[in-house]
Amino acid sequence: MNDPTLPPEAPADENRLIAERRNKLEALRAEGNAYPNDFRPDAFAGDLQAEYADPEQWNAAGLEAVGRRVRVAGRLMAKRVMGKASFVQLRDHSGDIQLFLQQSTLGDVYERFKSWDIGDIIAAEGVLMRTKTGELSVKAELLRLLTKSLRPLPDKWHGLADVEQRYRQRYVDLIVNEESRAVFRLRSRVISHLRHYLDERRFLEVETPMMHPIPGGATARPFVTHHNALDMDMYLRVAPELYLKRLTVGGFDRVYEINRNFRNEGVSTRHNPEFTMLELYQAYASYTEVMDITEGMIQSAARAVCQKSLFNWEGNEIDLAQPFRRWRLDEAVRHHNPEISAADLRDLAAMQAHCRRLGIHIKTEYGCGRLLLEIFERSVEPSLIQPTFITAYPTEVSPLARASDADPELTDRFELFINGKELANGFSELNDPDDQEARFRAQVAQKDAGDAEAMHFDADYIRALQYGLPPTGGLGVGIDRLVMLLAGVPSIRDVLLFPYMRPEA
RNA sequence: GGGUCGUUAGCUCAGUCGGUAGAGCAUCGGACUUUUAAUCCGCUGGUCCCGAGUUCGAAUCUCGGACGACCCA
Repeated sequence: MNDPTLPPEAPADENRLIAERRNKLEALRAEGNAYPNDFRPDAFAGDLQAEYADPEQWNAAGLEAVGRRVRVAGRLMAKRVMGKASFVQLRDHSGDIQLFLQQSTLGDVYERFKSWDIGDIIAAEGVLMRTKTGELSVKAELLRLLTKSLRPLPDKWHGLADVEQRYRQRYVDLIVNEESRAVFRLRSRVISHLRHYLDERRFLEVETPMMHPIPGGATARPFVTHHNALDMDMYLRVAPELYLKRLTVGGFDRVYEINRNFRNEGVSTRHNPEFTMLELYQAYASYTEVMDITEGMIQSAARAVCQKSLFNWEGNEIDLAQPFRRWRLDEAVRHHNPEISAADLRDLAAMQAHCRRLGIHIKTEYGCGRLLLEIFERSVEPSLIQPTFITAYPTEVSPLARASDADPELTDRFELFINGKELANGFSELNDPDDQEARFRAQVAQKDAGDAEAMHFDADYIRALQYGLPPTGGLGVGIDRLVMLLAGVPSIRDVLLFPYMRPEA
């Protein structure tokens, strides 16, 4: 049987440009090893640019005096042949540096270089110099082609602008678009900083299963997969929550995990089927302290990674330095909907009427809590531009959160909103096994009534709670959205190296 | 799921009223030993996203489809 992913015998996109490069590659193969792996650089472009940045100290004479000899390797990004001398822009992971090539120094190699193409991976060894126009350069005495590039790169001036190609062929986007490289370096530093922040506070990083026999930890529709040897369906996790709390039962009082969750839902500028979540659990803490951790962690990441506290996101100026506002859900809803009275909040018929008036599609099984949340999402959420913790979520929509001591209809829970987007969710964990069992049963009833997002009953999780989960506060932070904020980009696809895309036609 | 817009050379983009498919960069050939979007001269390069229809004739008009972007649910 033919594998449909195999390319056709003669690739359809073999145009003249590629054919020319193939001919050059065949010539290289005929001469010997066309793909050598014996060159070792001892310097990086960006480091050299930083070290020799001072044009006064490191003028032409200063550089000549020290005679710094370097070995560099990278991608040939620009080629300016002036006859018997040439300038080449070399790019490695740290930045760019220019090579100065002379026929008088390189001889035959110089002639061969003239046939090399932009995009080729090359190496050079030579002494640092400064050109007449002040550009730091490597005066090459050795020059090698390490990897032939068969495909032409996009326009050097415009780069790759087509968003579809930037997402599908991220490797090309990264080669030519510095802004794109910058976003993913930022992402890496943010995640690294979050780890550092939590490690310093004695949190233990753990890894829990991503394939679950029973999906749990969030109200979301899971992906289903199948284990052949065991002949059983498994679910890609929608959240690590229940496993992390099992670890807290086991005595790991402060744990966190940063990894992928999978939710079988729509795709949008804010949603990708797989996304990165930070979840943490701290024993002997409540949701108020978790809010403090959330605020401190985000502010710390902004300061440490971006060295600023004001962020422009989709035209809004977000101030992360100010204390994050804390606002009860019912108060926020009534502030934006003054016609809803305090008494209405517990009056099903009144809440249903308010929803209908607002054009919200509701189901008959929704209680007052769910209806309140629907009104919030419609009328309040988009207006929460500056960082705001919304608190006191209804128990009906919070099946894993501890009920409030003052009101069992509400939970000790919060969500963080910035620029109208949910960035974090946290609560005092429900550690009463009997209450949790009742909540699971209510979820199963919803599932049986047709709610694909409702939770399953997890008997082992109940058993774990029966051993005793210490009073605990928990948190989930959407890392992709946090990076969107810190990078100031409008789409989650801009912070995912390989966002979900439909297969190419 | 609905609406709007987009898809033309490797890349970035023009293409008028339906009448032989265009530019810049890249490529290819030539000149050039301090350029940096190098410059100058010359030559190439097309499944106009796919399919059907209307027409003497379609990149262009109509219908269907694919993929993408944005907005809405």
